[in-house]
Amino acid sequence: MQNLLANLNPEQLAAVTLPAQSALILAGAGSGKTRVLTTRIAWLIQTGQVSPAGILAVTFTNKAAKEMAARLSAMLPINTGGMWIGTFHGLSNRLLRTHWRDAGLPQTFQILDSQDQLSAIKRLLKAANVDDEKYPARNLAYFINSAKEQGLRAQDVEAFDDYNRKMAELYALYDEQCQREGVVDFAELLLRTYELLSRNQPLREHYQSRFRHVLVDEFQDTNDLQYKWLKLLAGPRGAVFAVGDDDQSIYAFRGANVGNMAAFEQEFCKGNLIKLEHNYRSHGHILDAANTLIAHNSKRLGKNLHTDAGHGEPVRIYEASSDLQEAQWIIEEAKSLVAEGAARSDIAILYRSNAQSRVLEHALFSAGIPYRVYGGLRFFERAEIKHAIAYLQLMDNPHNDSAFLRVVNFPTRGIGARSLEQLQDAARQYGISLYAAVPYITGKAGTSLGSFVKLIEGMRFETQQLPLQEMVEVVIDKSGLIAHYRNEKEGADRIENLEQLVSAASLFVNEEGFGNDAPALLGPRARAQAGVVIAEGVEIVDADAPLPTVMSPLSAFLSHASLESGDNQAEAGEDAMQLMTVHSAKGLEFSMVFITGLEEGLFPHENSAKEDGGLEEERRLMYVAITRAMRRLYLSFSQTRMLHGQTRYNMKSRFLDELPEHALKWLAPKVQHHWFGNQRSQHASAWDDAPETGVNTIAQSLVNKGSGWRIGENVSHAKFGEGVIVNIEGSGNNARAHINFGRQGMKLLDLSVAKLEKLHTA
DNA sequence: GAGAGTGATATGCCT
DNA sequence: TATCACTCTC
Repeated sequence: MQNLLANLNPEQLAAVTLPAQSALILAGAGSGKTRVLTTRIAWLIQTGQVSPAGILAVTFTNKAAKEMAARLSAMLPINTGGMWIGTFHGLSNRLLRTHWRDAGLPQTFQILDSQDQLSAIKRLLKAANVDDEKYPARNLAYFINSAKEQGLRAQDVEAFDDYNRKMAELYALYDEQCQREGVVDFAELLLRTYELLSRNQPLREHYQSRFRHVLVDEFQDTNDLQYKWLKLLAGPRGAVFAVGDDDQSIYAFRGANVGNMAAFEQEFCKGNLIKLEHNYRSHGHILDAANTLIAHNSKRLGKNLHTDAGHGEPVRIYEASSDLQEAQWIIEEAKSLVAEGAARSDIAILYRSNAQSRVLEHALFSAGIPYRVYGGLRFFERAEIKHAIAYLQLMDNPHNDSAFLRVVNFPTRGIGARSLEQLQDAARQYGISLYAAVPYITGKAGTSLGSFVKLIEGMRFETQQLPLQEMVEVVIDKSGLIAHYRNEKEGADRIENLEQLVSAASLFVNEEGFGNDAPALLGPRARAQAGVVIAEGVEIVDADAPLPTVMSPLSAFLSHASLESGDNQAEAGEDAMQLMTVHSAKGLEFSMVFITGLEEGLFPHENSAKEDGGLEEERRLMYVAITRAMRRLYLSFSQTRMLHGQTRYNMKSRFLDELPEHALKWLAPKVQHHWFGNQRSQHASAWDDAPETGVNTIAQSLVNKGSGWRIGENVSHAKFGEGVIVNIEGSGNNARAHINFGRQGMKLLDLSVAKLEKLHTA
């Protein structure tokens, strides 16, 4: 116990040892949030207030869930394997697997990831003869998911116009299709669980009385449905311990509702709020920058980070002439950091959008500096893996039409569009799955479809008694996938991945405890062993049972494949610089951080202007970026940037103006301004040199037809504020300029009329 | 059924 | 600009 609570600061201690009631913990960046969360669980268990079975701990990512479990087992001599620590989706899956019958699902229901969902929707639109120009699959997917995330079924959606009525209609059709095929999408996992527990009183009361303590991580990222889900599982007596940071809410665009924090405080824990404001990560100047920046947001719960670490180094700001030059500068700077002894992996380069990584990667590659880019395709999203998984899905649940269509003719076996059309007609006519419709097809098409079915049945029969990894082995071979890729030019990597799938299966079996002797299908005896609880005369199989007793290893592995998309391909081992978007940097920390592209339109991103509260979200994003840095922070922006094949002239980000001057250091040498996008090599001049009158003179006489202005020039306008000249058309008295005024937008001004002033940056 | 050609489209991305 | 999904052609 002493051990557990040692070294906690007073606020952390207070949070960890709160009495059993709901509380909101406002945990700033780097304030020891995960530590508080895990220590709280350990403390509750160790003091005997609750048994491990009475804990429900919810996270957003598998990574966070794993880390929590790992830290907990390091603190207490308990097996966290059976504990309810997981993601919203993982825990929902666990409940639905146990109570599949009550939830109205087939026992072998399968999970669609977003890719699968989209293709299911495309298929639906085609089958329903819907104009996919008018109702694009993406929009429908968005419509369905946001409805589900608000807890709304198709019939609950309020449709004010024809468009929305149609969308709701398609939503209903989509749900029917999913039900028919025995598949659920991500949002459905939560909604089904929510509906199951709302409808089923004994079940609800069972879990509510069981989960005395519900702990939630990253609470600011919860959406409406997740909030309701938590409320339902905690019940009237459960204590909800919600940890979050409203200043780090950066996922509103995908449904997260920061408002949940305020709502939670109102509803659950009036006044029971603890702020963790001591930051153990960053030096003072970096924190000052973060605090001052975020103070510009209006809707905050209020929080100010402080540190004992001293001011440290100032935040360095660099102005580049072009994106290429920005990258070059970063490389030079990083090189000298490494020369001074920094590990490359301690250096992160952050950017707002993925498109920016290209220039950086190119420069790093040319310079021969090892780097690692986060994001991109992950293991279970790769086509060859998806194919192998589809075969396995068909063996587990043949009515999964998505899986059927994915592999019925891959590798090719002469089943073309015409055969499939016949098959789809038959399936529609009888209201059955494609797989089940195969016997209705005659002729040549019937023969080839028939042998596909035989292939699946054969594989199922052959692997019935085999452990999972051997099952996978048989499937990738018998399906013809390996042979197919062997004949392909770039098939070697894919074969390697397929082999890795076998290893993944074997790892999964070992980690999740699916022994080789686990029953492939459950008999009544296994169900009985799963732990039977009687509540109000109703028999309840508690989802306590370890997964091996409620699921076949194959079903479990397929869930795992959908819920955990796997790692990105990262070449481990080598000491490499870290490149990633600001979003994916959340939760990470680095000694040295470069935040690049701090320009109006990029960061804050121009699209955010259209969104309600978009600018504040961008600012929180910037706040997240800044607070990643421990010791040294660089901010850079560029006068020109190639984006989508066009040169853009951006103004420096307003966020730079929102930082405290005292914590900043503008880096010399300053670069000269270009004109007409010429890549005129910047030549160094001292930061406080005389203004660039020379440049203007040249520009005037040579290139801008005497208007006195040049492209790329920074100007100021009485009404529109600061801007940058993007283009000049006409000449002399007729000259007009397109000027990008950042937040005021693009204006076309008559140069002989508009009262513009020349402006020299910074 | 593979490859070329076309056109649209381009924040952020976990489950 | 470059990528991707999709259609067209042999």
